[in-house]
Order: sequence, then structure tokens, then C-alpha cells
Amino acid sequence: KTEPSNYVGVKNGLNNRYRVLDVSVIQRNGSDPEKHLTITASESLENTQLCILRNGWESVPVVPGDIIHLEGECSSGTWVINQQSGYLVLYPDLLLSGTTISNSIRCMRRAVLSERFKGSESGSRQTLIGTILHEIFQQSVTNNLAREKVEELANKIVYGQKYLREMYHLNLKQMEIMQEVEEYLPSFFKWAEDFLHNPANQNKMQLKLSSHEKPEDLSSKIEIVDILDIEENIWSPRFGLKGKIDVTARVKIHRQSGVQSRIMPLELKSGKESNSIEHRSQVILYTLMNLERRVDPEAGFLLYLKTGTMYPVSGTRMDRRELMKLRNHVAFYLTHSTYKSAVGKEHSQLAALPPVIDDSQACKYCSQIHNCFLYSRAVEQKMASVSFPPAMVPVVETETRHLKPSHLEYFSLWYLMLTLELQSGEGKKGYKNIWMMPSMEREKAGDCVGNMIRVDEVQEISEGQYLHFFQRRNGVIPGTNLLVGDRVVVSGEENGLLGLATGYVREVGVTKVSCLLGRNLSKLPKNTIFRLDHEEGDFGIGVPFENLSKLMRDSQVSERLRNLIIDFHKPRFIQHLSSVLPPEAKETVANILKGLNKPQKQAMKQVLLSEDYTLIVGMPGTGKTTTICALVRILSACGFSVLLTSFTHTAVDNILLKLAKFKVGFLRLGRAQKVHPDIRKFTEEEICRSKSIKSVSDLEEVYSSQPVVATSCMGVNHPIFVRKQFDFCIVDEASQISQLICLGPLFCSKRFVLVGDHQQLPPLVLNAEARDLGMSESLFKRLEQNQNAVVQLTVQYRMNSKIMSLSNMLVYEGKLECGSEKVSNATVSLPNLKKLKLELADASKTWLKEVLDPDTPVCFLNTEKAGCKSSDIGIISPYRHQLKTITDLMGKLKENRVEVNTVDKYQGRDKSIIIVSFVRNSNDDNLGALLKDWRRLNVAITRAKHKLIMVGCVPSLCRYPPLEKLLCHLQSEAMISFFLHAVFIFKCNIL
DNA sequence: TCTCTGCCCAGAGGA
Repeated sequence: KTEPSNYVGVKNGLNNRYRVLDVSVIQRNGSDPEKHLTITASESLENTQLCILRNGWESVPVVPGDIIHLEGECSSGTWVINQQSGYLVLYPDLLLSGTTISNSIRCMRRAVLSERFKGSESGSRQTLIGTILHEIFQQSVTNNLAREKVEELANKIVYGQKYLREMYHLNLKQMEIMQEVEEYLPSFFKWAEDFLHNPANQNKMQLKLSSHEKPEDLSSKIEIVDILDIEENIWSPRFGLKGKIDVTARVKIHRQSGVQSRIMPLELKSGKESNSIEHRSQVILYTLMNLERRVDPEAGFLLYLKTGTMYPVSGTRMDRRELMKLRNHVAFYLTHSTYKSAVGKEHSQLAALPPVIDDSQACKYCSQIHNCFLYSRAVEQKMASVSFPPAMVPVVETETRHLKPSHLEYFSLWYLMLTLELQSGEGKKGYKNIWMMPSMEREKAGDCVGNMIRVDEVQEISEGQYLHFFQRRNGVIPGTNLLVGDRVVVSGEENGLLGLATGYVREVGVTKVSCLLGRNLSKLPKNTIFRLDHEEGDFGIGVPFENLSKLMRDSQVSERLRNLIIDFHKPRFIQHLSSVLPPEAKETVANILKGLNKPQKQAMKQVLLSEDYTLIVGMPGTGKTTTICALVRILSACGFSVLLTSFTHTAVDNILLKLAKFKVGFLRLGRAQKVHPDIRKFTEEEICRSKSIKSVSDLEEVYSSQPVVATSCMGVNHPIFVRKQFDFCIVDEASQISQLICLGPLFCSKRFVLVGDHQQLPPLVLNAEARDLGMSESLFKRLEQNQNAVVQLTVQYRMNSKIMSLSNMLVYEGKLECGSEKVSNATVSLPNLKKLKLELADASKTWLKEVLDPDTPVCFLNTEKAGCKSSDIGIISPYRHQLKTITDLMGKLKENRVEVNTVDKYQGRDKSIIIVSFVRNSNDDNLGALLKDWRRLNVAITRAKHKLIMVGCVPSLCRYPPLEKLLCHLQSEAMISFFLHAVFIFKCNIL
């Protein structure tokens, strides 16, 4: 099957989804062109309907295979979308924000680029003041607009904790901010007088609501009678829109003919009173989104906070239509960002972006200019079809002059791979299941809990964090993947209440779930039924795009990294330790070195001598954590600042837990929710709370208090890194991190150390084409070709010699050695073994016999009687389904603490006894990819310290080259017997 | 052919 990766199930009804089967352009003499679409809402592609696009709608760039949503009327199998009625929404499940669309009015290229490069706009003084003013106004208008209350609130917010980070980032003082904020406040009160409760009489405006109004009725007096919501979050899968509405208000419109009441959107602006088309468009889009939740407001308001002036904005059919066409265009570019060339049908290529506009004035202030020129130079210049404003050609040339052809190639290759990966991710996850799938159905996959009502009071834990309690309406919550700490989206079960709030899972009980949400939902009707969906957005892909862009910048840091990473410049080392080792640190360093083995000491030395980077190969069980910990201690003893990172929070905390035992202070960045409880006291969040940090200078002190800062690779967007450069950056698990993600922390330091083992599992890449193009090559792997930068940790303390020998034979060419005699000879301690052996000898049916008996299709090797702790046993399999079967069977055992998990999840861990279930038992040609990867096998066989038991069908497994090698070795070593150190059990049809 | 982690986010203004 060759379904497009963004395949969505088609369906009828309110959220209808049609697949376009055919597109034809009809041009009759003398009449306007039309586009006729053959569409279907059935999976079998039968029951086609016709959709006719007229009056400009024919320009929608729809192609066969696209998914569309239709609004309007369908009579006898034909939809007509024209000037008066109907909308065509292209890729409706791609929700675009109001600002994205209004930004695209001036330059669609910029709108598309900002969807990819989200962090490029780094914020400014004005945006921060705008955000703060929004909050002051929103809170005042809901609670109290009395002068002294507003002043008090403004003080609380400006001198509070919430915006300190951004102030630090922009190097602003709270005083300056407060001064500027105060200038706005009188306008707040003027606005209140004009529009709130008994509004002043001079408030008269021309407000058009529907096309049938009498001219004398346009003149209206506006009265805001109630504030229903602030920052209301709306997802509209009907129009393919999303957005947050500043203020949702009940408005009374006083007119000659009488009074009308409406619920309308109010958009706040703190900048210049422009009443611009962009601002107005935003309001019009909000009126459309409002249709998801209430009757058509037909209009909204634009309120300029500087003056208190409020403009009416009508959502006329014409404006809505044009904005939806614009949305479709942006959606088209985002969806069709790659194409398969006609010749080599298998190869994807990057498509052109929307054209560069010919407006040097607008480009001058554009935040995406760098990415715009980069894409043009690296990707589009090779395309014959892309026409380019001649005036811009030399500008692009100049702006990208610092890049060599190799850099441009790297950019376009990685841009392509990231785009492909993004498409795969969207197809698999995506938010769309929240509205396209009933909760009942989604519960089966475990990604959702539906049929919940809110119980108990909502508790405000801290600013903007509300603890909610949900209870299953009847019965218990079915098996769910939802775990404590996961991100969730809370929606109403009924249509239109999508995406009410997002937050984190606090606790999961049998019938109850508690969540920490960003919004207080207590205002919703008591009987609202909720669903909680596991949030699986595409957030992560923004980081590598951003890092790719950063790597191409015209800056010293970027140039250095380009030289090292793209052009493979040789890493440099200095000759003598004396120049880096301060005399006063010598004793401390010597003491730390005492606890290390030879290769570990060598690694320390290499890092200290490095001027660019060092790669530490940490083979299984060689004490990577100990090594990193020692490294951090030595570096900080020498007076260096260190940035410590890894891909996962768990891995970062693993090192920190060890580091905390020594006298090395550190600052842990990242959400406290995600941090190990014992490390939480070192997080920014906790420190700021306990020290009640309330000023920028206090915060500065916290940030500069520790020479060691630890965070995940994705967390390097923190403002601290804008102003601080580290001497060394250490990246753990580096062989498992995608190249561009690994790059993030490297921008923040002078030198770096990557720790990993490329013989273990590589970074995960979903898209096969991206993988073939080289996307799973980690930075660690890429740089490993510079052997002079590599040190290997070969002395291991995990496996006994027999277990170690397997992996030595398979991948490490005999380099691995045991750390001591004790390690080498260690065996599992089974206190009751003697007794068991007697029992086994007695009984005619020994348990081993049972295992081998063909009449026992399912069995478990029960070591319970032998007396080791169940927590010392781990069961590993490449396949989730297998694990589920095993877990279900083991659920019946009491006192069961055996850990069952995938090979992938077991990487970095060990157990005394490991049982590997290989599952595969078939003679067909579907071999599957998982077992072909010798790195996965290497991980699987290097987890056990004392005993490794493998279960599988030998003839089947022999067809996998890595396993074949292993099995031959096992056979030759006669490792096929009971209670040897490594056992292989011949068994077909097992489990 | 079935392996899965990371992130707050849409909008804060500027011309």
C-alpha cells in the first residue's frame, strides 16, 4: 500500500473528510474558470461526489490524493463552493493559528518558515511588555478594574516571578517595565468607562452584523456585560484553525431597532493603533473559530490598549472566504513540502517555498530572513522553475557568502530528512485522533481516558497551574498508557469543546485521574463530560530545525562547529597538562584519579588536553556514569564551567544523583515535574520558590551561582544560554541522540565531550527514507572517524567473563575486559539451589523437562524456588506484544517484581539475571528489521551481570546474520546446558 | 513490520 503519510480516514457529517480523487479545470467560452473535484467519503473509494469550485475558489491548490473538508450544502451528490456560500478546507486536520494566517497576508514564505523555525523570533522589549499588559488587562477585566486594584495587580505581575526569565534574557530592569506599563493604565479606565456596564453615551460605532441590515441600524452602542473567558483555547477542525482568544465577552449591542446580545471575541493590542488588515484578520478568524462553540458572533473587536480605543471588526463572508483561501495556501505549502521526482520515483526532494516577495522594506525587519535566504540558496537556486525577484539575488548572495558548498549541501540534506521525519510523525501521531476518534475507540489503544467528570474543587497550586480531579462516570478506567508526568489534552466529549486545556498528569487511580492544567475549568457546567488524551505533538522536531538554522549563521560559534562537524577539521589537542591544571587543583585531581581505572584516567587526560572535542566510547558496564561524574569533578576543580546534558531527563538525573554525593554544586534546569525527586531541590523552579526570588538581579545570581549546569539537550533554549558560555559541554548517551539535537548544547560551550557507544542503539528515526539518507547517524558516530579524539573505556564491571565473551566476539573484537577477578567469576546467588536440585532429581517431571516438552506451548522459567529476588531478574524482548503476553502471565505470580521491557528500553541498565525472549519462529520471508540490527542484539546480551538466559527458535533465528554469528559461537562453546553461565534453550513454539 | 524520547504554547510587536 502506498498511502500518503498524512492519510486520514475519510468520513461524513459535521467533521466530514473527503479524499480528492480527481481534479479537472473547466474553462467555457466567456465564462470564469471552474475546478471540478471528484471526491469520496468512503474508504473503498466508491460513492463519489462532485465538488464545483467557482468565483476564485478554483485557485485553491488542491491535487488528487488530498484530504478536504467541505462546509456548505450538498444537493444530489454535488457541492458548490462559490462566492455566496460554502468553504473548502484543505487538510483540515492541520490546524493553523490565527497569527500564522494573518502573517501570511504580507509574506506567505515567512508564515511557512515560521511554522518550521519557531524559535527564530527571540522576543523583544515590546513583545514582553505586550504580554505583561495582556495579562494585567485580562485579569483586571475579569476581577476588578478599580484604579488601585489595577495598580496593585500591575505591581504584583511586574515584580513577581513569572516574567523574570524573559527580563533576564532581554537584560531589562523591572523598574523600566513598570514605568512603561503605567503609561497604559489610564487607557484601561477610559475603556471601562466607555464600554463596561453603563457605558458613556459618546460610544457609538458602525457595526455590521449581517448583510440584511438597514443602514440606520449600523450605528450601535456597545456594552460589555460579562467576561466569559480569557485566553480561551479553540481548536477548529472544521476550518483547520486554532487559536487563543484574548477575551471572550458577552456584548449587548444597542441599536435603534432594539438590543441584541452576542458572545464575541475581543483581541487586545498593545502596539501602535494601526487597525491594520493583519489585526483585523486575526479577529475575523476568531469569529470563525467561535462557530465551534456558539452561534456565529458575526463580528468581534480590536482593542488598542495604548489609547483604549475599540474598533468593531465584522466577519463578512468576503473576508472569511479570502482568509480561508489564504489558509489553504499555507496548508498546501506545509503539506507538500517534499515531492517525488518523476524520474527516480523513490527519491523525495524538497519543494520550493512560497515565492520571495519583492519588498526590501518588509524584508528588512523580517525575523525569518536568514532562513529565507538560506533555503533559497541551498535548495531553490538549483530549481529552474523558481523565479526570483532580480533585486534580491545579490542580497541573498551576500547574506549567505559565509557558507561553503559543503555547508549548503548539509543544510539541504538535513532539511529534507527532518521534513520526511516530520511527515512520518504526523501520520502516526498528531492531534487529529482527538477529534477524529471517539474516546471509547481511542481508549483501546490506551492513549485516552474518556467519560470523566470533574470532582472536588480546583486548586491553584501556583501561578497558572490548576490541579483538577477527574472521576470516571461509571466503572473503572480501562488499561491506559497514561502515566504520571505525561502531557495531556483535556477536551469535552461533545463537539466543540476540543483542547480546553493542556497540562500534566499528577496521579492515575482506578477510577480517578488528577491533572495539573494551565487553565481553570471550574466555570464549565458541572455535568460536562471530559476526555483526557495523551498529548503526542510534533514539538520535538522544531528543535533540530532550529539548530540546523543556527549552525548556518554567520557567527564564530557556528563557523567553528561547521568546520568540525561538516568539514571534519581535525580536533586539536594541547601538549601538556600543566597549562590547564592549576597548581592548587593538583591534589584534588590526583585524589579523584585514584578511584579510576586506566582507560578512565586516559579519558580524563584527553579531555583536559582537548581544544575542540573528545569522544568517550563507553562499552557496556564500563562505568560511564562514574567516569562522567569524575570528569565533572575534575573540570570544576580546575575552575572550568561545565554544561552537562543528555537526551533524557532520566539520564541527566542519573549522573546528578551520583554527583550530589560529592561536594560539587550544580543547577538543574528543566521542569521540576520531569526531574528525579531527589534532584528537584537543585532545579531553578525549586530554588526560586525556596529563596522567593523576585528580582532580575536575584535571578542572575541563581544562574551564575554554580559552575555546573545540567539540562536535557532540548532544554538549551533557556535564557541562561543567551548570556552564558561554558568551558566544557558533556553530552551523555550521545550515540543515541539525533545529530541536530545533539548540536543544541554545543553552541553554548567552547569544547565538548560526547559519551556513548555506537555499537549500541542509534537514534530513533521513523521515516525509512530519512534513515536511508543517513538520519540515524549520531554526531558521535559521525565524528568517530577522527580516531585521535576517541578514548575507549574497555574495563567493565557488569558481566561475568562468560557473558562478556559473547559481546566481545560479536562486536568488540576482544577489547572488553573484566574489571576484577570478582567480576569475572561472579555467579548468581541462589541459596536454595541444592534443595531444588534434589527436588528436580526426584521428580519425574523436572521443570527443565517441562520447558523442553513440546506439549507445553507456553511456559515461564520460574526461578522462585531457587531463591533469588524477583527484582534481580529482567525479561527482555524486542517486541511489545511479546512483553504484554509475558506480563499478563506473570501477573498471576505473587510478589512479582520482575522487570519486563523492550531491548530498547533496557539500554543503559543491567540486572543480575536477564532472560531474553527472541520470539521469532517462522520460515516465511518476513524477517523483520528489529533482529537484523546487531546493535540491538549487542544491547540485549550485555544487560546481564551473572546469568543470561536466551529463549528462541534456533533455525528461525539463524537467518538473522548477527544471531547466526552468536548461535555458532554458543554451539562451539557448548553453552547449551542447564545452569551454565549462559544458557541457550532450543525451543520452538515457545510463547 | 511494529523498536519510541524530547518539548509549554499561540501570540507577544515591528513596518
